[in-house]
Amino acid sequence: MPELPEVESVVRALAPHLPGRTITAVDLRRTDIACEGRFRRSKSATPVDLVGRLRGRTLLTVTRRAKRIVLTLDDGARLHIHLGMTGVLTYAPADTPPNPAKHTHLLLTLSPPTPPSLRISDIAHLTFQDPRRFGRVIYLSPTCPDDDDLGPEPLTLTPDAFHARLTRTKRPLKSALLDQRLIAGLGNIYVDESLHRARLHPLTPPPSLTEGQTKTLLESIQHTLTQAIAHRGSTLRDYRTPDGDEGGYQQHHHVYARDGRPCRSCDKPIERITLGGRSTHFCPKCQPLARRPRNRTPKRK
DNA sequence: GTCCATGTTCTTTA
DNA sequence: CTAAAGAACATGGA
Repeated sequence: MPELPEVESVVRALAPHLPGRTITAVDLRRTDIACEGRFRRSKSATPVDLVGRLRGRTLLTVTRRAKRIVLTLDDGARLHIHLGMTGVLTYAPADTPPNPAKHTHLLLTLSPPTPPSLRISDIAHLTFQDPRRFGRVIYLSPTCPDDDDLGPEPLTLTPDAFHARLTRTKRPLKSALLDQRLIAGLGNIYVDESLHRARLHPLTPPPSLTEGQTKTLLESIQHTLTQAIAHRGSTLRDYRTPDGDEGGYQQHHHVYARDGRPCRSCDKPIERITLGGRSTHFCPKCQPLARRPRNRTPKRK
């Protein structure tokens, strides 16, 4: 479930708790969710020694890059947590039993930064669970540069830069917006919602967009993401905040998973098509596919 | 049994 | 070479 708003919500929930905490125990139950340097798991590479790398380290910051939760450690290493489709990161004090759920692949035990004041109630567990196992825990060593095949953050991207990046691809607009190298953090839900707000058809050829249209689109993306963050993301099925709560933004969707139901703007039924292998929802009336003005010679009169 | 799912990467094809 | 389309990954719910 995790697109940018869900990941941002996780980060905001964890930020008050994690900085300054020391990892006292590491329980890596499935090594295939851990990798080093990049997202991919190479089958031949030696597995990352997450236990050795993490135990004893203190967490400095919790931030977000695209759809990744970024934990920085006191030795300069970073841990990127990507939730995939069904990943959940849960924070729980020790008095609630550590997550007995299936599919818990990593369990970190955290103690307070100052051992002299160690109280049992200060101990907490951070667990990563992910039934489908599309998620990853990526370890970046202190000397490893940030892997960056990732495009710019939508919330800080400028209209000019967005226009330049977007209009040089000929793929359908929706496919372009899902490309994390072009713009990082959008997924299937928020692309559909942003396109509806911008009143643009998912199949629009990006080169046909004017500067005004790309500016409107960027504003729609930023508005949609900001509102979704305010509601702590969308819970369709699996997504939970680190406290176990559901997000609330699914109540505000205009098109996603609303095919057949009336458009909130014009009452026409929302349509669903398949585009780039992904289900795609839009309003045929609010988001007409602007026919590129055909370049035909004026008829002689 | 079938189809579908909030994501990314790899392979194939043009 | 690039770009686009499709498959693969793994699990569970309707």
